Amino acid sequence: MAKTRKVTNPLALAVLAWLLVEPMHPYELGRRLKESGKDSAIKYNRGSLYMVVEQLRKAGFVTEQETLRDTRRPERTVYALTGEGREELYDWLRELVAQPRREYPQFGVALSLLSVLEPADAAELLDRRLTTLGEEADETRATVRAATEGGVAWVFLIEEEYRLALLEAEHRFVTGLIESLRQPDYIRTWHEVFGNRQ
Amino acid sequence: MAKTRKVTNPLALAVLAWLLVEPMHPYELGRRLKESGKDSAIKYNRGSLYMVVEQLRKAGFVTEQETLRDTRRPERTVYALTGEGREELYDWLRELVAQPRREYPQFGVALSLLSVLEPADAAELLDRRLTTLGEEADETRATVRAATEGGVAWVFLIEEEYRLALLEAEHRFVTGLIESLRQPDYIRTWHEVFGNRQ
DNA sequence: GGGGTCATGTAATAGGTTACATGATTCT
DNA sequence: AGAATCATGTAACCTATTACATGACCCC
Repeated sequence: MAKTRKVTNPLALAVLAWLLVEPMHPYELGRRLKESGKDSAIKYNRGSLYMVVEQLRKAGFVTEQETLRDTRRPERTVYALTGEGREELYDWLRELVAQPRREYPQFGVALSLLSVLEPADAAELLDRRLTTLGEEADETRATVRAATEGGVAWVFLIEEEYRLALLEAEHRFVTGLIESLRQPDYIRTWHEVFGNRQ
Repeated sequence: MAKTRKVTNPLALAVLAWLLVEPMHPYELGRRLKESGKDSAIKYNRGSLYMVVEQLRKAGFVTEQETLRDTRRPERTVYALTGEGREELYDWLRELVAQPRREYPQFGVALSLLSVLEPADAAELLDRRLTTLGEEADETRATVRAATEGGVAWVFLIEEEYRLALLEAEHRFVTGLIESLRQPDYIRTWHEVFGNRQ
């Protein structure tokens, strides 16, 4: 089901969603994405934006509506959502909500190779991570608070709440992990088995 | 600091780590990655493997050690870790452990656009997600249990424990979210504001 | 009125995935 | 012996990121 999508970059989903509101040109899409803060959940960069818009056009999900050649600014092409684009938006979004996709977080990679590091070293590095995780959680809470006080409804902030939940979970996990790495048993065994390699 | 790395694909980190054990050819690397189950934490596919090995060679982190032309099998090139490769392995791994990187999970994208969906629909889709999340958590627990009973040390399973911690956190988060979506207040407001679009 | 930076887009390059190819082994 | 599968690698094709280009506006 996911395999049959003609465009897979998540940025394209955001484009479809914004075009649901009204037709606009790519640069404007990018501007709104940043202004609304959604670029913290969606990896955004201008080059990719023009690319996905072109992909969406080829796939028939958007159409060129008009090209403004108002002499003052570079020529801008305005795109509009098509019927198929609307369908794709709902279908894709509903799939993403209902079905967890397997992800490969970088920290998972690091953990899967953690036995390479000397236990004391690993524990100290994880301590540093804890500090940063705490700071990021604080920043996220501050963002949410500021937005809420500015009148933004909670539904437009759930991705931040989600991020916070993950940060907190990771914090707890790392705290426990550090403790395990400091068990004398593990330290001794590690030096017996891998010590020669360091 | 991360920007200066010559190779960035995490698969390359795993390659460096395995070559620390002994020199081997790419196919063998792939086989061990799968056998050890580390391919659940690291996105692995054969094409990418040959690509990153070549990148590592160009960067001077590995060298061609010999080419076996034992007539029975396709020609295989054995690669060995260089001094620089060893340095890079430790440096990269330590960075990954100590510093959280910003990630863009697909579910975050979906959440950032959740207001597009009708509340009742969204809640029902999230219910389905809960079921799958529970199943995945169960599978992960089973994997860990089986491996532990088979004598695998906990340190080789931490990435699974991490995955489990994230799955559980997401489960709790989604449970709460469903409740919020079912508040009459939200349902009414949504229909007032977005109802015309559906 | 020249130096930054905003607005907008295109082109060049690098990265990653899928598809293809081919000899060896094993199975029935 | 032919079919299926394993072992191994290369090539073609997409995707994504970076770098480049260019006119307008803004500020002392």
